[in-house]
Amino acid sequence: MHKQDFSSTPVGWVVEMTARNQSLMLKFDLLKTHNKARLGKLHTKHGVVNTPAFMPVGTCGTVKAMLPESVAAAGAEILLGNTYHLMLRPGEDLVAKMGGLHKFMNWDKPILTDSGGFQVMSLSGIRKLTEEGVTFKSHVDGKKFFLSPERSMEIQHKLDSNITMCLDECTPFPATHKEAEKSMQMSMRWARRSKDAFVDRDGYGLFGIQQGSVYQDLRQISADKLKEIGFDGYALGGLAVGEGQKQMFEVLDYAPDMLPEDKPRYLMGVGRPDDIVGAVLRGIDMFDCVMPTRSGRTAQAFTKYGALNIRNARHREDNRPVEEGCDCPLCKSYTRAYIHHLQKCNEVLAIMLLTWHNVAYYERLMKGLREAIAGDSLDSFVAQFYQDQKKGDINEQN
RNA sequence: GGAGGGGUGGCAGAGUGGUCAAAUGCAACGGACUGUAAAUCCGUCGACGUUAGUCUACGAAGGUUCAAAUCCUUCCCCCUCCA
Repeated sequence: MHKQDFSSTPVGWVVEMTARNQSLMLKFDLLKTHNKARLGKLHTKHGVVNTPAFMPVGTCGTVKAMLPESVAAAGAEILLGNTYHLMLRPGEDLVAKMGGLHKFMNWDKPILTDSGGFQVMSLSGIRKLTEEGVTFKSHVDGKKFFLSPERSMEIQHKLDSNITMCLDECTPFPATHKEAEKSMQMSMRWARRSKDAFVDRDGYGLFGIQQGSVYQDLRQISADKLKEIGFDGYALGGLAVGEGQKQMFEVLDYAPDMLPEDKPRYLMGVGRPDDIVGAVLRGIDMFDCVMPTRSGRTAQAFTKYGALNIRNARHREDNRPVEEGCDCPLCKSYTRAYIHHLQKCNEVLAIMLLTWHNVAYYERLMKGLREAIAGDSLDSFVAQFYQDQKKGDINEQN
């Protein structure tokens, strides 16, 4: 039902690596590789996602401060929703009643939902963890909510999520080898239960999540277990939780290689632009992060020449756009001086425009990476990226 | 003309003898943000000095006191009510 059109890709000699003799329902075409970097296409019921892909985060059924139309216009082909938050409000049954999350929020492209696994870590103060699952004391009204792998699958199914994530425990950092192993092993048991409870549908899929903190042997055990169960895609979890880029890259130097080559690899929660570039070079296909949207609300603008704190006094009389050549509404029509002014006045428009710009920046970066892989120019693209990012300070001096 | 209230750091506003270079909020300046409890959080915010510390400061000028933003005297200015 999702016919591949290889003739439209920039490369005519596409390598088709997708295993066809399987029952899984989410199709991934690995089109090309350059060293470890990969170019691909992920086919879902709601459309195609070109990888490497960045997914804006829309936790509560909205990418904060953006219309779904704008998210699409900024170049996003898929976005995130969140099981925990939508379970609390408005509840998965209501979303289902309203026709599913796509219809409810007016986004007809693919949606990936996180399972609540991140909240197991981020809301550790208001939850209780057992082998059976996790009980949250709602941060909204204190009501108790129980989330098990089975419940998480049920909720994500009712939300009509294209990509369901296994319920896991995002292992906090730092963790001792013993702690990381215990946590990872439970996540693997939960992965088994998630798979058993997941309902297969055409154009929908389930991703497993590798854990193991920064320990190579644990990452291997986790990967082996996930492969044994079998998933439509494989995520790397428990990274970008405080270990720093150097240590994260050390893990990424080996962890993606432990996962099946013909399935998408998703690095959860990452990251800054340079994190993403480094991870693509290490074989990651999918990313999500609150960075562009949250930063849009906290006055940080990402640009080719590095990040700008738009609140800084030096922008007060700067009549240049935030980023020369960017075609987002902020850069097309407004100056740094104006967005600085809006930000200083706490105007919502500052948040809207900066968020849009940041999402557009991220999506442009991903497009650049995809085109560079397709056009055999990834090395020079990446070299230029780092050179431009470093140039930031000089660019700011005029 | 009569009665009363008040002048504190960029602003608002605590403080009424030593623990005050002066609470708190705002503004200003800078930083952080990674599967979103975030339009959030953190730091700095009289001057000089890295620190110890020194100096200048609560309308102005005098005074009382070991010690004054705080008490007294005079002056200047603002506000409210009554005529």
